[in-house]
Amino acid sequence: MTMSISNLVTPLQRKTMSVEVHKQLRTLLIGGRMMPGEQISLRSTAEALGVSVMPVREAVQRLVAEQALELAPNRTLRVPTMSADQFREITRIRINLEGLAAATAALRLTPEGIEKIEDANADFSREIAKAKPDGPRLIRFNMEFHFGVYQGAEMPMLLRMIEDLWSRIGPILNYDLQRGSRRLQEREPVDHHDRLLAAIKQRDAAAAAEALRGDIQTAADFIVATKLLPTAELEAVANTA
Amino acid sequence: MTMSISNLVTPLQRKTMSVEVHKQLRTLLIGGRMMPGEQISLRSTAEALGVSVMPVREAVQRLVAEQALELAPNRTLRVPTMSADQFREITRIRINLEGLAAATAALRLTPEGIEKIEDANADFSREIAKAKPDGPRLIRFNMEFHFGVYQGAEMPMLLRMIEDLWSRIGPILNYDLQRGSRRLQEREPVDHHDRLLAAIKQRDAAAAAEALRGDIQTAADFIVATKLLPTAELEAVANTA
DNA sequence: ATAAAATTTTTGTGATCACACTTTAAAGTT
DNA sequence: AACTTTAAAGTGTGATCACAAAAATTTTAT
Repeated sequence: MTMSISNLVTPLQRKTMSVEVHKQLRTLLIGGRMMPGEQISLRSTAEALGVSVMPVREAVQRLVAEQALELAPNRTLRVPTMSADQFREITRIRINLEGLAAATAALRLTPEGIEKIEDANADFSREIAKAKPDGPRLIRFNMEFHFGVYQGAEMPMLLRMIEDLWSRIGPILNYDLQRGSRRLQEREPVDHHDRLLAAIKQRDAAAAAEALRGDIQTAADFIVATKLLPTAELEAVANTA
Repeated sequence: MTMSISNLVTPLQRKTMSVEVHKQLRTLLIGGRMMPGEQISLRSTAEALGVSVMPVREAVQRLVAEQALELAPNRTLRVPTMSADQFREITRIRINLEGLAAATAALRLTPEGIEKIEDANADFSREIAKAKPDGPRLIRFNMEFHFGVYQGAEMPMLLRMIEDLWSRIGPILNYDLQRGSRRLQEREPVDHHDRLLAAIKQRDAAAAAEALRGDIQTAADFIVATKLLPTAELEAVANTA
């Protein structure tokens, strides 16, 4: 790691209302606080945030570009619904991208970084062991664990792409969680996390990617099995209505 | 492949000025018609396109989200410059994502799709064999070949992500090309294309991904070797100026 | 002639209005 | 009561203006 001025200063980003609005909406989406298919309005959110519609317009435009929001043909703005096919596709992409991040992180993570990940995993493990785990807390700990790993890869562009993917699947995952998913009572996710952690400590890139693949795939299989996702055909018909 | 209404109708997307502006600017970027570091102005481009600043603002906001444009701290809008480190990172991402697309396409491509790819490759091969190949034509044929493959994967989200990546590296690749790159006189890219094509015909997903990896990696190595990319340190200093 | 200071121009950002279109609510009709 | 028709409210989109900050230009001073 070369030392330079770029490592010492924060890049002092411009602060505008629109980026602030964007961050807030994005947090809501990643945290799954908005339901798939839910409509939102420029004026309503502008009023709720105490700003004019302009910043909201730009923030929304950006979220549409990130595919975290959707602009229907009838010009209504909504949280995207996702067909089972689309969910499967996004899962394959996640396995590749997050697998790359995990593999790279296994080689680059510092002891401090590893420690942070272990803490997050401990929190997650403790919460999931409870008789009635708290959904939002579980989501937060799981996110801290995963992104702790991904940050360790030191690939900022990749990190951003993964964040975009998470903002798209956030609503789905939360929808499952709010229904009191049985999966919370299983040890499966913890096993995958432990395996990933072990691979990282051994600096085994391939094993790290494989462990992560297992984590993502089994979680995705569970979601698909719930059959809550609309099929592509139903979605197509809904769009014509 | 199941037959349904979604395969028969085009989703009739809304047509607004802003998406039109977005498409035009994006084409310029992917085609490498804008130089890295080049500044653009909302009002100038609005006047050039004969519209108000509003559609340009939304289009630009979207391009910024796709990281095809950059909003500097001093609030100037420009085509992003890319350090060698950033270029290497984006290359690793491309190998994973485009490799996934190629592997999937090898299993799903129809005979018609394969024929289109062969045509594009023939055009590309013919042009590169000339004494003085035409840069823009070469870029177009290469693009038609690659995206012909990627479309064959039938993964629309993945396709979009790859397009975003290309709009980011477009300016760099063209910059190299405009300097009359020696690489054009080598048979190397054609070899990789032929190998990829052969793998697809044999329905060998792994071989397809590997051939594509070779194509991307050798091209990237050449770019990095030209040392035209600013280092991360220089970039950091430039940002403070 | 050179440098410093003041001025003008240009930049992105936010707010407000007008417009076309869709959806919802109300009124009218059978 | 059930359906059709009409009116109202709400939607994103585009244009225009005002403003602060940065950049470029001109002016002034040394």
